[in-house]
Amino acid sequence: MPELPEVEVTRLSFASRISNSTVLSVQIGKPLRWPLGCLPAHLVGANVSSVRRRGKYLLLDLDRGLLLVHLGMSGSLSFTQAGGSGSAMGAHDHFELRTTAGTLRLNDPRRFGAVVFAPADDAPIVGKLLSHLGMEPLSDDFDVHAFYAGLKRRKASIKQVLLAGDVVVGVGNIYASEALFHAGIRPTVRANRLSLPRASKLHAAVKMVLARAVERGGSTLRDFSSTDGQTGHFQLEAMVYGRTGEPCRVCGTAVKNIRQGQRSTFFCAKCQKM
DNA sequence: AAAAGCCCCTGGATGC
DNA sequence: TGCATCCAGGGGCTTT
Repeated sequence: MPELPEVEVTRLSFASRISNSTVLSVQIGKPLRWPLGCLPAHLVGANVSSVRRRGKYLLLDLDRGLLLVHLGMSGSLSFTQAGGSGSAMGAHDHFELRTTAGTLRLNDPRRFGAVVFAPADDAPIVGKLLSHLGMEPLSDDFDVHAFYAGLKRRKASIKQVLLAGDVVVGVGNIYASEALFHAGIRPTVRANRLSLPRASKLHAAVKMVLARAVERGGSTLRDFSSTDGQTGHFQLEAMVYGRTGEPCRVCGTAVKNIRQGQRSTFFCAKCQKM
């Protein structure tokens, strides 16, 4: 599901609403990818000051620590303003944070997502989950020369290096194919074979595609929506993702679909020659 | 150190 | 209608 744009759209949809609230109660459903890391009751009374994002993680700043939320493949959050009646936890609701401002709830059928509490920003669990992450593509630290240097160190295919997240974060399966299309780069090229000009074109394409996707509210393939229920629309303007056999929007050649590391990759063999 | 494969889990689409 | 198979926005862990 959620790549950087969806996570960012989710963040924007509730960050200001939950800020400066106090946790009233916490409910847990079935186990997620990792255990919460504290008793649910430990979060009660905590003040939520802000919501940040690092890669595909949402970071809720609490006065007593940090709550990391990852949406995995099928997760989505909802936020219901305080004062409503409040519904019971559904079969796929696995975490709920009821605060003075409203209720944040994680729905995640596949349960690849996670909610993890860390007592401090430098807690071991934070390091374990975040320390290996690469540059933030929409921030100033996404330097083109650092990007090029990162690619130089890797012999794997450029598509898989983008997905791996240790050079640049947030680019998942949809946006990797899309960015490579916009840069005119074949997904199978080894990362270290890209010249500086081509790496630089990809650098720009990654930024452009992700920023555009945020503007469009992300991509809703099946069930993504932000915390206020809004679905995304970027999938409607995808150039190659999910378009196997359909004509390339630029040259008309049928879009190809190949497998790379057990994931689908889409590209136009004519627009992305090498 | 880096790459490749496996696995976690549920549900929708497709084919017989 | 039922059942088997494949596929899906991620990513950590184990094995090469």
